[in-house]
Amino acid sequence: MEIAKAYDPRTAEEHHYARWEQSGVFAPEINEDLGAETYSIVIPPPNVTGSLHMGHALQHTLMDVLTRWKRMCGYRTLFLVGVDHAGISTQLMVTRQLKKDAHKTPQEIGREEFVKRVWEWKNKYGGEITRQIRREGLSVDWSRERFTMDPGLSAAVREVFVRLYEEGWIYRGTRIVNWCPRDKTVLSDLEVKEEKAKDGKLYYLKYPIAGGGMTLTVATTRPETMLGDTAVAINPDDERYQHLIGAKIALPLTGREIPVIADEYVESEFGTGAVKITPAHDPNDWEIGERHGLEKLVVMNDDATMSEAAGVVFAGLDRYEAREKVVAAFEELGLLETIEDHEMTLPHCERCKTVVEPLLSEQWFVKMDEMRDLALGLMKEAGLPRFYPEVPHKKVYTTWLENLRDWTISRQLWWGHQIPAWYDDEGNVFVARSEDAAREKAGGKALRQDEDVLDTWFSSALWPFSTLGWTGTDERANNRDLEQFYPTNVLVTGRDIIFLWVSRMVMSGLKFIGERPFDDVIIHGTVLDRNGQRMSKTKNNGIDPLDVFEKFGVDATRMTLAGSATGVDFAWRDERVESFRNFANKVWNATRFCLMNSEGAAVDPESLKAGATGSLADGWIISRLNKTAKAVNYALETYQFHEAVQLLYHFIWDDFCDWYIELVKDEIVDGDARTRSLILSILEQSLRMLHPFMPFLTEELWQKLPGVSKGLHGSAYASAEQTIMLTTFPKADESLINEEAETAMGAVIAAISKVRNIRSEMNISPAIRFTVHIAADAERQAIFRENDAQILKLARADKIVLGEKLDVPKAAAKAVTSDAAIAVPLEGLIDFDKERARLANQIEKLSIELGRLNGQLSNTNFVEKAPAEKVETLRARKAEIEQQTSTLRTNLEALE
RNA sequence: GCCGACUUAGCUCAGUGGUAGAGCACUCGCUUCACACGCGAUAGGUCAGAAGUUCAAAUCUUCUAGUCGGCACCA
Repeated sequence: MEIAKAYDPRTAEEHHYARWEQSGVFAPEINEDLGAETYSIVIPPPNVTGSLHMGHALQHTLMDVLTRWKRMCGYRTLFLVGVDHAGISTQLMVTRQLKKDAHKTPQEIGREEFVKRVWEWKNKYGGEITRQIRREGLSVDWSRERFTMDPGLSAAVREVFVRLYEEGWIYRGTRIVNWCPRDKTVLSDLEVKEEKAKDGKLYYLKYPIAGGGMTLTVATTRPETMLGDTAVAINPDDERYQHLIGAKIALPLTGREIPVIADEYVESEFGTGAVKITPAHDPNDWEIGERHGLEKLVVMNDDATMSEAAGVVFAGLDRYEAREKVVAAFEELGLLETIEDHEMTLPHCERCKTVVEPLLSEQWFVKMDEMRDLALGLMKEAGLPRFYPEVPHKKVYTTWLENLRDWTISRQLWWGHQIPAWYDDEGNVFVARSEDAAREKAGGKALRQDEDVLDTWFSSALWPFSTLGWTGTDERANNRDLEQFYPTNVLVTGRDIIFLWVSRMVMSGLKFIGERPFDDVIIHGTVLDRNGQRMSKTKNNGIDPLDVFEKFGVDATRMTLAGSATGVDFAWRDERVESFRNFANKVWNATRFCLMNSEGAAVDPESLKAGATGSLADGWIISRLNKTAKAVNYALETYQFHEAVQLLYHFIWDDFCDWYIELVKDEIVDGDARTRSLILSILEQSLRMLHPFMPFLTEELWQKLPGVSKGLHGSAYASAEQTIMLTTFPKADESLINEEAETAMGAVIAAISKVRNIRSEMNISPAIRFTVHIAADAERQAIFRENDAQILKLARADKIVLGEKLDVPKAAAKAVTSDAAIAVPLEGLIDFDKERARLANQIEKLSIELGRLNGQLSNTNFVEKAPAEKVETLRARKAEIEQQTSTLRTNLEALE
C-alpha cells in the first residue's frame, strides 16, 4: 500500500471523530464486561459563553489521555462532559446584545422575557465550546452531556438548598458584602481580587470637637464615606486622646453630632490614631458599630452614587466625584490638614474589574463551619483528596479551609438558579422545593419568590453527583450511574479554582452523598506566552489553540501540552509544537515504510513472542518495547505525562526508527515475511501506546495496517466497530525484557557510532566504503560476526575484519568502546594531525573521568562507607577507562 | 505581614543523594531507495551565590539575591 509522503493532520482529524462519536465508543456501555472496573472523570464545565483557550486544551488533553489509556486497559470509562451556565458572564453578554439589537435594558423587557432570551442565546451560540471539544478529540460521552441548568441539575440545586436551610446551614442576614456597582450584584470573597491602587492617597481631615475650637484629625483613604460617619474611634489606651472619650464631634457637611468612642481595634500608630467610623460602608467599622450600638447610615446607592442620606449637595454624585467634592469642601472650611501618598490595594470585581464597594445588604449565606469540618476530616483521616503535585496544594487547601468564612450565595441576577425561597406579604420566608410546597407551608397564602439567583459555584459544587443523576430523591442504589461512577477517580483542574470549586465539591459530596467526589486532584500549570507572561485579554497575548491546531495539528498540540511537567507553568513555544509535528510525520513515515514493504505480512501480536528469539535486533527491539510499555504505564499511573511523552518519543524515534528500521531494512525490502510481520506488530504496539496522546494520527495509521481487525480489541470490546481506541494498551511482558540482547546491541551500536564518528571527523565522504577492523574477546567477536551485515550497512563499510588484536597499517583511524577496539585503515585519506588531535581529545575526556574516579577511590571514607556495590562499579569503570586509555595512547604513539 | 514555588546548555524545560539530560537554535558533513517535518557527527553547563549535613549534594538543611504566586491586612 502507498500512502502520502507527509502526514496531513487535517485529513485524519476530519476522518475519525464523527465516526467514533456515532459508533458509541466513547460511552461506558461499549464495555461488555459486566465485571469491569469503572474509571470516571468529570470535565470542569467550561462557561457556556467561553471559547477554548490553552488552559482548557491542557487540562482536556490530560483527562483524555487518562480516559483513553484506561479504556484501552479494559476499564468501563466515563468521561463526562458538560457546560456551566456562568451567571454573571452570560447575563452580561446577553445584556450587551440586547442593547445592541433592541436598544433595551433587561429591566425594560422584564425578567421572564430576559431569561427567555438567554436561553435562546444559549441554544444558538452555546455550542461553540462543545464543537471545540470535539475538535480536540476528547473521548467524552456526549450522550451524558450536561448543563448546569438542566432540569435534573436544577432539582439537585433546590434539594441541596432546602436541606441546608432546614439544617440551619443556610441563612439570610444583613451584612457588609462585596458589591460590584457595575454588575449590581453581591460577590463572594473569592470573586474579589485585590489590586494595587494607582495613586492611593491618605487624607487627613480635621473634625471639630463640639463646643470649643478644638479639632481631632482622622486619616482616611475614602473621604466621601465621612458623610456616613456615626462615630470616631480611638484606642482606649491612647493617652493622647483619653480626655476625648465620650466627647461629641460636630461632623462637618452633615450637621450631625457623633461620639468619640474607644475601641481596641484602633491602632494608635497608624495615621493619627483616630479613626472615622462608617458602619454601613466598611466591614471593620460594621463590627465596631455592632459593639457600640452605632447607627448604620447608608449614604450610597447600589450603583456607587451617593444617596439622599448623603445630603442634598452630594446625592446623586458618583463616589469619586463625591470624594473630590468632600475634600474641596474640607479645604474650604480649613479642615483639610494634609494629603499623603499612600500605597494600598483595592478590591476589584474579578469579572468586570470595577472597584468593589463594601455595602450593607441583606443576602443569603452558607454557614461553612460544619461543611469545612467534613472536608478537613477527610484530609486528616484519609489524606484525600491527594493533590498532584502535593506541594504546595495540600497545605494551601488545608489552610484555606481552616480559615474559611461564610459563603455569600445570593446574586442579584436573573440568569441562574432562582433561590427557592418565597415570601408572604408580611415578609415571612418559606423555603421549599417548589412554589406549591412553599404555598402549602404558608397555609395557601399568595407568595412571591425571592428575586435573586444562586452563585454559579453553588451548582458547580454539586457537579460530580448532580451530573450522574442525583436529585436527592433517588436512593443511590436505584441510580445506576451514581452507583457506578461516583466517586470519580481523578479531577484535573487549574489552581485558581481550588477554593472556588474543588473544596466545595469535596464538602458537598461528603455532605450529600456521604463520600468524597474524587480521590486525586491534578493541578496543572499555567500556559504562559513566549515571554513568560500570563495570557490575558487585556494584554492580547493569548495563543488560540485553534490556530495551533490549524498550523501543526491537534495531535502535535496534545503532545506538547502533555509533554509539559505536571503542575509547572511553562512558556509557550511554537517550536516545541513544531517538533511534535515533525514527530507525527516521523511516525507517519515509519508506517509508510512498513506499508510499502508489507506484502505477505500482517499485524500479529503473537509474533512478538516468537520474534524475541530471532535476530539480535529483533530481541533487542522487543525488549525495548516492553521496557517502554512498563515505563509508560508507570508514568501514567503516577500522572507523569511528560515522562510518558519522552519515553514514547525516544522509543519510536531513536530505537524504532533510527536503529531498528535501519538494522532490518534489507530483510524487509528483500521480502522476509516473518520480519515484515514482526515490524508491523512492533509498530502496531507503538501506535497503541501513542494513541491516548495522538488519537487521530494513530487511528489513521492503524486502520491502514494489514491484519488489523476487531480481533485486536480487548475482550470487553469484542463487538464494537474496529478501532485502535479499543485495542489493549501494551503491558510489559517481563519475559520479553532481555538485558543480554540490550547489552549486545549496545556493543553493536557503539561500534557503528565510533566508525561514523571517524568518518565524520576525518571528512570522509559517505560514498567511500572502507574496511573496519574490530578487536574484541571471542564472545564479543561472535556478536559482531552475527551482525556483520548490519554493521557493514550502517557503518557504510565494505569489509569487517575481526580479531583478538588490531592488525592495521599506521595510516588508520582508531577508536575504543567499552567492548572493542576499532580501526579504519585510511591509506591516502588520513590526516595525521587530525587523527592525533582526535585521539588526544578522547584520551582527555577519559582522563577527566579517571581523575574523578581516582579521587573517590583513594578516599578511604568512601571505600569504607559507601555501599560495596557502588565501590565495585567505580572500580570496574576505572579499569575500563585505564584499558581504553592505554589502547588510545598506544594508537597515538604509533602516529608519532 | 504570613505562606509557598522557582533560579540547570543561547532559548524553553526534564532531572529529589552516587559519572549533568531533552527539544529547539548553533557548527560540520550528507539528494544513503520511509521521512530534508530528514540522516549522520560535533560543540555548548563551576546546576543563582554562600555556608552546612554526608564517604558522596543540581538533589537534604540554613542564609543571601533575584523572579513569580497565594493568603491576610490596609483608617
